[in-house]
Amino acid sequence: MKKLLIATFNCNSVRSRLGIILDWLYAHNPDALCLQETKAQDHDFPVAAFDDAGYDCAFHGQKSYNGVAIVSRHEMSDIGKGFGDDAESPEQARLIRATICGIPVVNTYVPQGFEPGSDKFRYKLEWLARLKKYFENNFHPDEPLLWMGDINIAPEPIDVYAPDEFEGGAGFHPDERASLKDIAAWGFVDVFRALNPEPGHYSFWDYRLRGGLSRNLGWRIDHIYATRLLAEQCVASWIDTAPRSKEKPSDHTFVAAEFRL
DNA sequence: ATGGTAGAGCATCTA
Repeated sequence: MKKLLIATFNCNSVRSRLGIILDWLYAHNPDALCLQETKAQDHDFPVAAFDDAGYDCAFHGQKSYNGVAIVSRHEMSDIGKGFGDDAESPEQARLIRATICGIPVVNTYVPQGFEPGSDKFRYKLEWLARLKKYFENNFHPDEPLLWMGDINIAPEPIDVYAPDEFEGGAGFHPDERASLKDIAAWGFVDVFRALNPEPGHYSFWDYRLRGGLSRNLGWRIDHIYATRLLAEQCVASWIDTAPRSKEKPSDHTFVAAEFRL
């Protein structure tokens, strides 16, 4: 029986959040951590700091925006960046995959979508459709697979602090929820929700809301999905709100899951 | 009250 601890964190700049990330790695010693919104070009990724902490890095960055990375204390193989479906032009750095301890890990930063009716919202829905094809073309739901990251969709009313207020907006629009359900129906289990059915668990609090964190005005938009058989081996999943109390926190926090393989 | 803050990188875009 082998333990596997994995986590995801939208860091909103890997360089600005380096201290918080390294503190978390030392405190929890995860096997791998997926990062989103690294906001660093590849030549600016702080490889040495992660190396000192015992972690290898796989990263897919661009200037100013987006950017995803996986850091792992195990060897990573089959590293892939983007959908590889030659439809993405211009490329936005929102997807990276690597196989860790025999399990493929797909780390995504799903587009935020701005507002329904906008080009950004259409791009988000197209992106989700391409993601489903990506899973269909590259993986099988009967095999172990992890999909995690900033999904930018609240699946259920309990995943938004004010579902009536946000119904129909970006992040809680029926078309997005349908896309997410469609991808999950391919063979994924939302392991945090499976193990924590009660409301009030959030992973993102808007910077712009005064006292948003202390009043728990949040969204659960950072998820960890496992294919069904792997999900049965998930023994715990939790959201760590402690890093939100540190100086200059991200607007998201860490979501973790532990498996017994 | 349709606001507010944060990051990148250097005017403004994205979230």
